[in-house]
Amino acid sequence: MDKDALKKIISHSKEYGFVFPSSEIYEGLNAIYDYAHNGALLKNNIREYWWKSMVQLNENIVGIDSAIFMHPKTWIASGHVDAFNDPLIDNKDSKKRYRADVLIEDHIEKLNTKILKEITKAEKRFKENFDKKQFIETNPRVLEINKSIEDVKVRMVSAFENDDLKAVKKLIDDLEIKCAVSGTCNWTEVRQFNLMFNTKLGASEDSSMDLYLRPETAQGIFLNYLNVQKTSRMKIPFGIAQTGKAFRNEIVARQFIFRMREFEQMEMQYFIKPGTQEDWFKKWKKNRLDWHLNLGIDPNSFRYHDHDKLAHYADAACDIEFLFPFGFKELEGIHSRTDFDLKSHEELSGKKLQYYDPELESNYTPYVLETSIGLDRMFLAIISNSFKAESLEDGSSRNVMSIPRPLAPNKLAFLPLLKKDGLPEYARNIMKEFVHEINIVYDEKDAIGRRYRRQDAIGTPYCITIDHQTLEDDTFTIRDRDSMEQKRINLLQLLNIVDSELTIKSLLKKLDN
RNA sequence: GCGAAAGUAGCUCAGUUGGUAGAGCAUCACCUUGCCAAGGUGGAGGUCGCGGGUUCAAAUCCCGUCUUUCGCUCCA
Repeated sequence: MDKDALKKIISHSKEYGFVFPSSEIYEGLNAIYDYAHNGALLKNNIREYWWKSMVQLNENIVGIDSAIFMHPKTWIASGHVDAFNDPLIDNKDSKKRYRADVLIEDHIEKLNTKILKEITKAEKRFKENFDKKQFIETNPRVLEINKSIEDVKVRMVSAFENDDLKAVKKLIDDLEIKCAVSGTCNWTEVRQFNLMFNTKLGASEDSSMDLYLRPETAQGIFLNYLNVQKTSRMKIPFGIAQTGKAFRNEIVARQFIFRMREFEQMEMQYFIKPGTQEDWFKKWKKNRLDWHLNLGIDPNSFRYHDHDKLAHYADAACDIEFLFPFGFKELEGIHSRTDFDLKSHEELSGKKLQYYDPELESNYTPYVLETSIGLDRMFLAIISNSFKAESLEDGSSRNVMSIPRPLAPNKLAFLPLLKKDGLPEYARNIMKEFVHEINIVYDEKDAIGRRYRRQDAIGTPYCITIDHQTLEDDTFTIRDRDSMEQKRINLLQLLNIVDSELTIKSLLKKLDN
């Protein structure tokens, strides 16, 4: 694949109003992007396709829209607080990363070993006459080492209590702690890696509560699962679907919108009977890939990647990977999460989150099967797959976005051949037939060929050209984005094309078959 | 985070040994043409990513910083 492919996609995205760098007039923000008009339309269409596939096509999947702010205990139960709160330091030569506190503790451990050696040596020398306590209290070398251990401990505790990472670094420098791999003291600064963004609930300092912006939407589903189950009268197996923003303070956030600090997830948690997770895992793996393939994208652009190393909450995990311009990368995850989350929340909250199974006539904590897809990643997958710079036979070239038709930002462009003789008025008039159902555009500026190219660049599937013959027989030409072929049709035929090819509904119907 | 490269108009870029900026496309107005971009005339748009330094003078040299891409690493 073209090495500059991603660059081309980025500049095309900006030029044609799909994605802008955020806060550009203030030099931008690292790994934050805004969606412009065409981008927002495409993103909404992807979300709608996902949402309707889940909650409209499945009687036993219901939707929720939970808040971004959640009780801080949520993230203790989920494991996020423990897992992502370490002070880290890198050795520039070996490029190995260490936890700063562990480095210092290892150093203390080394000093303790030194003392032990002194003691062992002395023990051998003095044999029965050896008074260990007295030796420790009087031997100058041991006293010196002990004193430096105390110093290190005091400095370490004070540094960490005051969140003074510079002091931690200075301590590592002063102790001349070396990297076990490179053997050098060439360290970076110590950095606190907290995956979650902090904020405060409440305006006044003393009464405010520390909160996190949610790092995943899944927990909003777990916390609500029993309420949803009861109010929707759901029986296991059933699912809860949700789309929404999540926030992660990524260390390395890169590759355009692939890894952002603020991103949107589309997650569905499927609550099942313990022991059935393997079957459901297989079923959802297939379901989700079918959903992608239904868009007509080359199946070779997708592959499964089964995880060998599993996260703390999972007993099976698989990614659906997509061939991005920078290689196969995770697009969607399917995880068998067991009862880890619900059990954790039960323990921490003291509330029962069990389900009474009328068939078994007993209670149990359900197992959970999760499908989780990044909306922004899906967006990137679509545009990078759709963008083509074509060289035509006549020597000219065109940039075309062959976006799957029902997802295209605009479905039809209405182009009067001339901006006179009543052609614009005719175009405006038939546009009324479509404006309530789909996004359409109107363009009367410049030569007709140039207008076609403009629509190609933003992925409009069809251009409708109104000419003089239209005024006589109410037919117009329809020009196909991908083949560039034209034919004459009437309004009824056009309405039919819209209905069968250009709506999310048409996609969903294909999914049924 | 480390290393490399880059940042000049909306996009792609030029700018020679330092002398306060250009092109093509896009955009706007008017004219012309009328079914696959790049016809004519005119206009608008940039304190050259930001900050500092050297100099009589900095887009150009130096330092710092931010942002982006690529490779490695990390995370999942």
